[in-house]
Amino acid sequence: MSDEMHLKDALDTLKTTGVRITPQRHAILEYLINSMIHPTADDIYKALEDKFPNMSVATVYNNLRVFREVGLVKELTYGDAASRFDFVTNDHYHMICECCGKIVDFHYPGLNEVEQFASHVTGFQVNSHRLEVYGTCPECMAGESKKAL
Amino acid sequence: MSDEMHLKDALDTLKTTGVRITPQRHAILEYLINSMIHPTADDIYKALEDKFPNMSVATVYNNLRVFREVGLVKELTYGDAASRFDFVTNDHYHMICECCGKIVDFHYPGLNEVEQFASHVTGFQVNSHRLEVYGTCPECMAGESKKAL
DNA sequence: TTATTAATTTATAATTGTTACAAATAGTGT
DNA sequence: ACACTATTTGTAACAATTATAAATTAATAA
Repeated sequence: MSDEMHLKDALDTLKTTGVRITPQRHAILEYLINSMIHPTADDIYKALEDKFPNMSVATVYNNLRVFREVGLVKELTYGDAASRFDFVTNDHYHMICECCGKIVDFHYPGLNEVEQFASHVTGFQVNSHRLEVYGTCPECMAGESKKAL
Repeated sequence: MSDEMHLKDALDTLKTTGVRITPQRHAILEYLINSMIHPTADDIYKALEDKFPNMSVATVYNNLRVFREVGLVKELTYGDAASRFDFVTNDHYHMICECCGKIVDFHYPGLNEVEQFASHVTGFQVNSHRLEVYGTCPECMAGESKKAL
């Protein structure tokens, strides 16, 4: 699906859930959809400060919360490091470089069995799960080997 | 394996890695091993303030970092909420209640295939992975149903 | 045991991501 | 155009964590 389609769908979702479409929201969504870097709130703030010199950081946070509540955006939390935000398209997991922080998406079929298993074992009602794989990206591995010389 | 054994092993690990065993470190480790609640740094700080009225919060954080670096402890990070610390015994995953925050351990065999798969697909060198399942615990479900009446 | 030395603790200040708040602004329906 | 409510903005507050420097202490060897 194209980015324009995603944006259109997202705006439709907002409309049907009764969330006003402001220029700031439009821009934040657009940036999120086009961005491949899983940006932080601050990334977004900085990226849009040319277009919206007066926009407040609070606006970015507010709207990311709204988008999350409506289900358009997922928040990836990392301790006291800044959260990263991911426009929800299809289900995927994240491969994270421990060296440079890069996040790469990958698809992996059917981990629903884990949810079922966990539910059975713990007695919880299961809603969702989160899987992340940590390692070193090819670029950083190259860098490391250079350092070793 | 018994808790006393875990503590002994942990102290041995510290000794062999050249980390000094201070009373504070001993107490923090002991508390971590006995605790079932995956405590925050503040939980630990509060739990030990009777025994160590002068201990600083920084000490707790410092030592949790040391333990993490030596591999005795895992840090579970959750956005701007406080990190929780988990004494490393055998591998397990966490089932987290979105209602009350309770964390329950469960075992699930072989997710190494995911690591292999991710490595193959992304080209990363894989070190580890993190899986968490989110839902509602039985107690909260009971509470919710009561509320609904 | 004691003296030495480097690691550790402590107290406090600073930092950072995020949220709360109140006032100003801008859409929306009448 | 008017009134009403959602939204934005700017700022202050907050909480978890870390940095810093001075005081203390554990491990080691004489």
